[in-house]
Amino acid sequence: MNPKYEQQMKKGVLEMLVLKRLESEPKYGYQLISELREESGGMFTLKEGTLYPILYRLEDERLVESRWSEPKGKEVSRKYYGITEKGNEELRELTELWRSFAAHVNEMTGNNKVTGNEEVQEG
Amino acid sequence: MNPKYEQQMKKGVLEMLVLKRLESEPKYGYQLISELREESGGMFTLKEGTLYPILYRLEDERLVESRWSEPKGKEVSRKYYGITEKGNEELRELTELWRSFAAHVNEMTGNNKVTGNEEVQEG
DNA sequence: CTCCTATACTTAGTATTGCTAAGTACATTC
DNA sequence: GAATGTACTTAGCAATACTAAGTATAGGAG
Repeated sequence: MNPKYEQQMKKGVLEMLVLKRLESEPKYGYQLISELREESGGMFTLKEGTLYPILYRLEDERLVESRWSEPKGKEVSRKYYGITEKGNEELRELTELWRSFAAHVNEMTGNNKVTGNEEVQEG
Repeated sequence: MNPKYEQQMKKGVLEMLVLKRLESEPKYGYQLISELREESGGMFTLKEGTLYPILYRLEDERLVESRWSEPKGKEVSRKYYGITEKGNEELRELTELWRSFAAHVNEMTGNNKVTGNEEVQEG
């Protein structure tokens, strides 16, 4: 199948996933790329050209704030992104939107029980 | 919240939903718009300018086939779209892709077990 | 020192796609 | 015949994942 569909499905959820990853603590770009790749089993393997524009958009909307690290010794300087209060709020709303959206789509694709504890008749 | 996110989330799933609606029988454009709106509780309220380009793309990919109705009496002529064998196959693959995708996103948003019996701390 | 690799960030440009807005055509209603 | 409702078409816009190239620094190989 066309990888096109998977690419398109990602639209609108990557920002939510990035915000979610920043919920616990500030992180830098490459770190986010690694974590998203590992935790998704490879499904969310973002290139820099995908992630950084997302971070810039989030920053423009004041959902995250960035600061450059002061490199200790010969460390490379890194730009850490931390979620703001507004970002936390947006994350909650985005998560709700996603759940509602996914529930509707599941229902309309015949996948109508998504509560997670039913036995699903496959095929 | 920005309606932008909802718009973006739709990308990549509308084609699946349209194919799904054609699984049972051929339908025409306006009919699909009505059904999608009704069955989604309004979430998928497509304008013609959204639906028809989708149908044309599906037709280009040989996932659906269209034929003009022969209007009986003074009926308006309608263009009926029917799913092809290739379309059925694509629908199965798309549905699987969606389930896998949604499962990953749910897991990564901490929505991994929604058994429905947890107590949720509301903000 | 130069060359290569790895890390880390930036940015210009492309393709896809949902949407807006306008248009055509026909039938019915007023 | 003007307005309304149905049905389809299309030009153009906006948003965004991706490609591809670039900058900069550090460390190692030669």
